[in-house]
Amino acid sequence: MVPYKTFLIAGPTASGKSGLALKLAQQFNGVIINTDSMQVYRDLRLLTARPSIEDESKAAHRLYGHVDAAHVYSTGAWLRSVETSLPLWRKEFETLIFVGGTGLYFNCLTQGLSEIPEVPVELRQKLRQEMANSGVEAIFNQLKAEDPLTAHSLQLGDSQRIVRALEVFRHTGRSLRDWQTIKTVPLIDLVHENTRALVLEPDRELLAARIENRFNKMVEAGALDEVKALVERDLNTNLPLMKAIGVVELRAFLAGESSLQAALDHAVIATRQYAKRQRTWFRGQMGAQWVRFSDSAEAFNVI
RNA sequence: GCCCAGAUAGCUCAGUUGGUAGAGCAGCGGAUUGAAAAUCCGCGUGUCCGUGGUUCAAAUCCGCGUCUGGGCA
Repeated sequence: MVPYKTFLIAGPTASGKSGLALKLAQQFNGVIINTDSMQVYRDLRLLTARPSIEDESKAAHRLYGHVDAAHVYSTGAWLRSVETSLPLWRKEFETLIFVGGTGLYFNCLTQGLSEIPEVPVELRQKLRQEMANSGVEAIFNQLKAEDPLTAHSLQLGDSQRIVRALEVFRHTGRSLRDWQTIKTVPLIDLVHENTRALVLEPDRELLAARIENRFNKMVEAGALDEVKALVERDLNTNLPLMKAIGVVELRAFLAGESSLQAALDHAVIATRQYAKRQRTWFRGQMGAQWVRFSDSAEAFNVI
């Protein structure tokens, strides 16, 4: 068995990625690099299914829980962190293991990202405030006038992409689509002989059962306390971590607005829907270099 | 045992004066370039409980039966 230099492990939530990553890390002297947009945050270890302290002690883990919930992290920030640390990791470890469920992060890792100048926070906030006040359509109309190219490719309801496009145009004077034609050089070469990319895709029903089971365990283990502590910080509800699955649902229960059973049911449904979106991404965005496995044990044996 | 109310999509329910049915949720498919666990776009998946009748035509009206609530005994 040849020790590969780089593993990429993608898969829907609750598919057993972290366990597989840990086994690989232990076997190949590897470092596990978080490729999940929610596990970067410090505050909700249980609810975001971050590796436990015990698991973290078994192998090196990077980019987990290093961001405070009050911050808005981003794809670009993640990619820059990887870029900065990569030489060091390569010196220190024999194997890199990227693992997570955020398809976009894998895409920019293996295909590059456009180097768009960072938009000042003031401008970002100003436009978002404006959208909150006067509605998406008003913002969309401005985008149509200033950057018709990008506006043409967006739907009226897609508020998030609409403000993003407008802020980029306002800040740089160039169309977002224009920027996106140029990409950085990918940090990881998928076709390299020492790279192994795989997607875990368990049977749908099986995954649904695992999701339900895992969420119940999260709550038994103290997810309610995590959410309570987070809610008490009284942060802006638009922050990314405040939108993590389970926060809204458990918060409703804590506030006496729903029963525990209803909160659990809704959170499990939301998780299932998320897993579906992930499957769609992996199906449509990840090409032939990605090998698919229905379970982690099978994947480990083949590797 | 009698009386009343129900029975329509996976679930909760709409359904006009009779013209073979539609909402929400769930589900399914898709998009995805600095908030991506986000943000969007698309798609009804049906022995209308069964059976007999009235009618050109029944989810709808009538009879009988079955089941489920509720009430009275």
